[in-house]
Amino acid sequence: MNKEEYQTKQKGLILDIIKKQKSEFRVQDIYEALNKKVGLTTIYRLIDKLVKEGLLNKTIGEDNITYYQYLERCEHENHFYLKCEKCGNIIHVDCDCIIDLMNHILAEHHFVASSEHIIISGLCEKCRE
Amino acid sequence: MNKEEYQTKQKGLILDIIKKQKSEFRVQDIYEALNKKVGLTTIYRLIDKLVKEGLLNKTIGEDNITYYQYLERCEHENHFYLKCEKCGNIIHVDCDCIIDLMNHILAEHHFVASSEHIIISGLCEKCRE
DNA sequence: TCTAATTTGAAAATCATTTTCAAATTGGAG
DNA sequence: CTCCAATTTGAAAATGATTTTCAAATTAGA
Repeated sequence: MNKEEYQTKQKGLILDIIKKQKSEFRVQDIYEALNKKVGLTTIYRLIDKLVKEGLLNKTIGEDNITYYQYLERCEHENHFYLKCEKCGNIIHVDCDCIIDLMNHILAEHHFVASSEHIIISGLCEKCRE
Repeated sequence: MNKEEYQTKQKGLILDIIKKQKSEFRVQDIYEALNKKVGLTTIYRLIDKLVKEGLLNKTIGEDNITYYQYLERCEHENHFYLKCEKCGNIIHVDCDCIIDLMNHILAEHHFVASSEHIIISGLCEKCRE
């Protein structure tokens, strides 16, 4: 009985909430979504574990806040996003253009672009006005 | 005499050290490279400014430490970079492919991609082996 | 039911980053 | 060169996110 992993109510609750997030989220978002019924320490612990396992992507925003994003919930092959610098919204783009670019990068620049995490910043249509 | 920028000894010293860094560096690295002759506050201030200007890339490592990397400016308009997830090196790509993509994104997805800050992660040729 | 290993979470500690503010510096005007 | 207002610096204090601690609660197998 060593190095086992125990299934707990808290782990289930946190994971459920994480999977419900529409886009990037903060630790605080999960804490509040759970009505503070689960301790912050526990949330940090599970999130760190999920990041290490590759289920969560961790980034630091331009606002200096740490954001996480659940990776396996997307059924698309490519994960190409446009992130508006003004409203913060993240638009998922399902288009061959990014595959073409990845192929070009591989052929011409000898670089394997990770399809998991291509985010281009800019201004969305609404915020451009 | 409003909103001027004053040239100071400290700004020059910090920028010189930053340009000398071979790859990713921490705030602490700059502080120590300067023999603590410039206050940490001042280093934080300039680095934040450089990040906002797009001259530095800011990332959070797997060790949860914040790393920065100097992005060489070229005379071209586009600043397209490939960042190796393994060795952390950032490669500047001077190629029309990114302009083509930006035009496509504007025409088809109605999004103005910021030319200042396009970084795609992946694996460089060396680390691919 | 019993028990050992694991997990939880409140509180305290840590530590990177930011804020504060008085003193020093900068650079243009006279 | 001197003066002066705006800007910058940096030590110290504050902030705030994340980690550590550890006793109590929970889990899961025997």
